[in-house]
Amino acid sequence: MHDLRVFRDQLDQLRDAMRRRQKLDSLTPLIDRGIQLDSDRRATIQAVESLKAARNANAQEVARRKRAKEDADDLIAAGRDIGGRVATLEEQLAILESGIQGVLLELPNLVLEELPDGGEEANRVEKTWGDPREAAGVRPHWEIGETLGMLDLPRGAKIAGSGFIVFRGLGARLVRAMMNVFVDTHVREHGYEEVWVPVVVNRASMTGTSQLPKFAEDMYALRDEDMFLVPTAEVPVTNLYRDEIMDAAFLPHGFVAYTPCFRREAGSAGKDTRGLLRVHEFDKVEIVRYCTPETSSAEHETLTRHAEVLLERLGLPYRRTLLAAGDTGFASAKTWDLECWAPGVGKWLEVSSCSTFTDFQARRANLRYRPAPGEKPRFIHTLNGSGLAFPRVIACLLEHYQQSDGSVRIPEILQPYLGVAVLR
RNA sequence: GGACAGGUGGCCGAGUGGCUUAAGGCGCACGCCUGGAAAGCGUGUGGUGGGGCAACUCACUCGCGGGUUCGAAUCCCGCCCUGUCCGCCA
Repeated sequence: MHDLRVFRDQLDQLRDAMRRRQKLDSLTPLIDRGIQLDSDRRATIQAVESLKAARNANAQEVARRKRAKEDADDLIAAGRDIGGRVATLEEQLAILESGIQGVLLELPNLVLEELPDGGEEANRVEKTWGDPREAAGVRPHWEIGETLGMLDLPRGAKIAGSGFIVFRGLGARLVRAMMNVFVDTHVREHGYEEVWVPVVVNRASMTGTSQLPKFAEDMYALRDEDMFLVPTAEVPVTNLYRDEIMDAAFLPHGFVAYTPCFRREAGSAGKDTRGLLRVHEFDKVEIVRYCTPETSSAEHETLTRHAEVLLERLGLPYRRTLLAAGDTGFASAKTWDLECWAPGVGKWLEVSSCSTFTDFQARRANLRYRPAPGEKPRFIHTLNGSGLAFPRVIACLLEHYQQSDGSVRIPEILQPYLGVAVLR
């Protein structure tokens, strides 16, 4: 969310960012509405507050006269009149304020200077690690997984629906191994605090990280309560300190959480439906960082490296892609996607998305810190990234490490947790 | 799910319609005192929004949202959360 003052002080920046997001045309009416509402709001506040000041003075005088046993009927009548006018203006003000909230909640974040202009086609691969295996002769992961008895997609579809996975035997154990390896690495080597959080959250949390109000159709909602299944641990974890003021010494602070993630994928029917490529429920380890505005750029690189290290330990070839302005998510100011090579399907699969949100989420979730005792609170910056998302990593593991006899080697880092070196 | 008791500033805690612009204490900051410290004394100490270059000033803020009233921390209604007991339950 932007500061309300964006409509007075940062209009050029706002319009330029929306242009780079390729949304200026569709958002111009919204921006114009914001400008008008802001100016109406301030005029109304001035009117209502001067009336309130008069009302307060009047009430004080009534009190004084009553104590002095004097008559105050004329003042009480005057107060009644002021009160009526206040009520009318306050109604108008409430309408203006909720209008402004509506506008602010629907405007995406500014984007950073260095993003390429353009849409998805302008995304820029910044580096590639490892040697992508030739696609020829490699079977897709769903065949490998089924043959090895690790994956049971038909039964997943039966008990929940298409896009829900059943892992079996060493497949199930592999999921558990990844939870441990990923979380342990972030805790022991990267200094994150491990947290275990609810995966059902309230509306305020979903609004704090920007899933609501704009993307309601992407998530699962409970029927009897105003609560939602999280699409990512970003939601509960970023909201941990919602409406709090942190000490400066607390920053920077990293959190790591494993959670299942639930996504309706309403807009992606028919895309990437095979195997583990796009599913409604999946497991993910998420890393979230809180920091000061001064350090967020460096923190973004740090966080992204924390995700990359896991891919390197797993020995999976990957590339880092800087998303163009037009492909960058609603709340993000800058995003690097990490994509892993899956030779069986012949595609680079997004296994992590590492973003800096600048103060956008912090303002929505009211996450602040006090730079020094006695100073005014400031909004923090928030960042997050997958570290990592399981199903696509499993797909890449199965395809990349597939051997000619149909068995699959297991990277050394997973072996102690999994108990075997080869799946056969 | 039911019954009862609660929710006041960084913390404790008073306050049942107007001498409360939230008493008092603790903590914290600064000053006085001191050779230095402690104690003591004094002053200050939240957040949001509006106006103003600023000093400053106005409004709002006693869990949240409505209502009654000239005036609400205080009265009424709804909700949320916490505690205790009961019921149910992995």
